[in-house]
Amino acid sequence: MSAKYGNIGHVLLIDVVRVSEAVTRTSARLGKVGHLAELLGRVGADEAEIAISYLSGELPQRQVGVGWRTLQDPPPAKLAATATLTHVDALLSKIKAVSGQGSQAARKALVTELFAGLTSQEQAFMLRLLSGELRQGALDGVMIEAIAKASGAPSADVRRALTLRGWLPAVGAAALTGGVAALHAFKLEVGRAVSPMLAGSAPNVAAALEKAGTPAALEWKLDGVRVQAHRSGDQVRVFTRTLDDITAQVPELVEAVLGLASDDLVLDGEVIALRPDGRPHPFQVTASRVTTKTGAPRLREDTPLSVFFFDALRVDGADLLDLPYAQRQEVLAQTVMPGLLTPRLITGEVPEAEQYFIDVIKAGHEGLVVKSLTSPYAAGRRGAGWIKVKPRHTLDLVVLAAEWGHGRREGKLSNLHLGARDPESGGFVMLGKTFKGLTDELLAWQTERFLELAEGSTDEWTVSLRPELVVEIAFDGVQRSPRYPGGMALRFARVLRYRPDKRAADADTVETVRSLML
DNA sequence: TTCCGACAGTGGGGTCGCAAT
DNA sequence: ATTGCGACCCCACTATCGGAA
Repeated sequence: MSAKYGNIGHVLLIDVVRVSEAVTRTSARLGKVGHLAELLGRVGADEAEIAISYLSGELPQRQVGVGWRTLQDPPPAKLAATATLTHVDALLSKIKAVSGQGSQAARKALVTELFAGLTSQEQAFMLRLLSGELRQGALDGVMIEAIAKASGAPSADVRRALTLRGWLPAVGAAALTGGVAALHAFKLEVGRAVSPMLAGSAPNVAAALEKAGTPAALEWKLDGVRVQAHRSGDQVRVFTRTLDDITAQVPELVEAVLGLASDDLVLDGEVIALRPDGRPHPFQVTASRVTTKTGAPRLREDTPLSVFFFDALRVDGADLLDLPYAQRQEVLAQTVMPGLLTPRLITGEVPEAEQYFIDVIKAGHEGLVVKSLTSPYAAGRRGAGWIKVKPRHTLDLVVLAAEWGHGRREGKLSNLHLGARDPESGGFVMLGKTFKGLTDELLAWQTERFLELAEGSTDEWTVSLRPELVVEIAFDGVQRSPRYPGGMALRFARVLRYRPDKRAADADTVETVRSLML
């Protein structure tokens, strides 16, 4: 199919841009799939990866070191759209190479060169693509269907290949040239990251058990960083959830894996910094350890990382992804010493499960992941076999300001600035922002109400309000903040409901918030 | 015909590395 | 030394579509 035209570089960027615009205009998913599949049916082999990549909102280069700031004031646009897909891709590779060597001036010059060769229509597309905000209503999920349609392969086969390969453009290009047979050729490869299985969520343990089916496994949810560890012989590589390589930052994990008897492994788990008493450090401490590259020795002494595995995808050359959870666990338990296993309990009894939840929270951890004993390791799809449960805190806070929204929230005041009451000063202390939990109806209501309370603008996007409106906020915890004046910020704040029955004087105080930060 | 699973969008706080100031 | 940008850790929630029931 790809060799239909037998030439190279015949697809123009403008072709891709036009399809993207058609996808944006079409609300029906099947319609979007149709537009995408039509283009995929006429791209050359060398262009398939680029087209699939762009039309699912990412770059083949992953990141090129160019963001919104570098993209301000682009050069004048061309009138004729002549840029080919392969030309644009080559320029982006050059930009990435230069970014790796320093010199922002050289990078800026190349970005200018790229944009000077584009029409304003193409510039607008590239701007959104490079800033990661394509917003055409199609990402991997829709693209999988489009690849299936264009190649004639079942979408389940495309999805399966994506799980094993971890990168959709490569999978799509293979499907377009080699069809189903090419998709079946993708195998789990030690040293190359697999798309990790993700968890859905439930409000409580009972609901999670109902979703997962009973009995189910209740695993501790540790507040660390997800890791996928590969070992082939004495070579170990470690990947994050987004498949970035962090091998160099986690020597403890590398040593732990090298200490295992099997030398052909792919394991799934979590790294976390624990205190000497075994309780977890705040998430920031683990995150800092995992992203710090230099000065590792001292850091390692001060804040060692622990690893806890919870799944085995491959052991001793055997691929385990299709086995039910219970069988993968058996293999894992035989492969890894007990100290490296994520603590868990198997039960179908709600009261026992609820007590276990209370215990894990008491131990300082984040919650539980409830897992079906029968589900295979299915990447990408959230909510199938794994369900996370976390406790929820709430506070009544005062809305101090609001920011104008973007996209479908344009023209609506969307993002709330939240404050706790400070009895000492008689004022309010900002604890963070949230835009989550708002229905369209609530969004419309609050925009109207906020404009009544407006008392000026601090900047172009922000409207400051008379501090009168009380809103009930749910959040996961209070963390130390270098940004906000009170030194505290809410983690994962979201709106539950407005409290018209309460006045600002009834809102929760900074002291209450501080008592939650332990 | 109704229900519900999967997806995309809309942004949140914190941290590091790096280049420029 | 500090600042700003880019990238990436962690992420919750609602609206919508379309297949399942």
